[in-house]
Amino acid sequence: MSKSEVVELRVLEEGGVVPCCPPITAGELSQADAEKMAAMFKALSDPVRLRLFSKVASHPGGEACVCDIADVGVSQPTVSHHLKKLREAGLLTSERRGTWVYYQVAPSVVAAMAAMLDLRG
Amino acid sequence: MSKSEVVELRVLEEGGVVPCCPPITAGELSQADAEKMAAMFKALSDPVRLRLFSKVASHPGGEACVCDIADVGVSQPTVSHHLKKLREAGLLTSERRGTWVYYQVAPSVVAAMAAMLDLRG
DNA sequence: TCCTTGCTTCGACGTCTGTCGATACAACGG
DNA sequence: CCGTTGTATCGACAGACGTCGAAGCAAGGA
Repeated sequence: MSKSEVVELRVLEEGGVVPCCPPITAGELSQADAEKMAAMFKALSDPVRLRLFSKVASHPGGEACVCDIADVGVSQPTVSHHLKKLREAGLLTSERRGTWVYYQVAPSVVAAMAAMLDLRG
Repeated sequence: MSKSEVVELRVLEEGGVVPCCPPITAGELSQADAEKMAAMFKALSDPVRLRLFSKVASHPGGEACVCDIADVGVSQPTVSHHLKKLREAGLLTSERRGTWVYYQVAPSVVAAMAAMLDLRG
C-alpha cells in the first residue's frame, strides 16, 4: 500500500443494492474502482478475519454475539480489532443489545463480490 | 500476519479443477482453509495488482505481454514485483516467448473464487 | 455504590509490504 | 562480439499491519 487513505466500500445505498465495481474481467479497472475492490479484498485477506466473517455468516439468524465467535486463537482485543476492520470495510454491521454486541453480515456484500467476479448468472 | 510461511493456493490439479475451499458462508472455516483463502484475497488486496490482473484478464486472448500492461503508475521493478506476487498466489502464469514475457490468468481461478462465495450457478 | 462481565481503545512491539534506483540477466540485432 | 531493449532481482527505507497486555467504558446484578 502506498497511500494511507481510508477507502470505504459502498455496496449498499438507501433503497437498494448498488454494485460497487465493474466485473474484474470486463476491462481495465479504473484507479478508483481498483482501490474500492482492493479495500474489500484486503478486509478478507487475513485468516482470522475470514474465520470471524464465516462464523457470523454461518450463524443461525445471520448474526452472532462477539462471545459466540471470539474463539479464533487470538486474544480478545485482537478479535475486537479485526471486527472493527470488517466493520470499516462495510462487510459487517454491529449493534449493541444490552450487555452484548451482535455482528451481522452486511446485506448484499456477497452479491457485490459476485458482481466483481462477473458471476451474475 | 504473524507467520511468514508461504501458503500456496491450489486451484488446479493435473486433470481438473479442485475447489480450493468450502463456501465462505457454509460454516466455520478451518484454520487451513482460512489461510488458503486469505492468501488468494491478499493477492488481490492491492490496487496495482488488481489493475494488472484485470488488464491481463481483459486482454484479447486472455494473455498479455508485460509491456502491454506495465502502465499502472508505478516503476518497472514494482510492476515486476506485483506480477511475481500474483504468480506465487496462483492467479497468473507466465511464459517467456523470445524477448517478451506473457502473463495469463490461471484457468479456473475465478471459478474457484465463485465456489468460495457459494455461487455455484 | 461497588463488583463483575462483555467489549473497545490505547500504546508498544516486531514483522511484513510497497516502493524505488541500481544492477543483473535474457534475447535479439548489428 | 557488443549494444539495445525487455524483464527480473537486489538492497534499502518508510509506512502499514497483526499482536499483545493494560486500561477504559458500558450494562447489569448484589
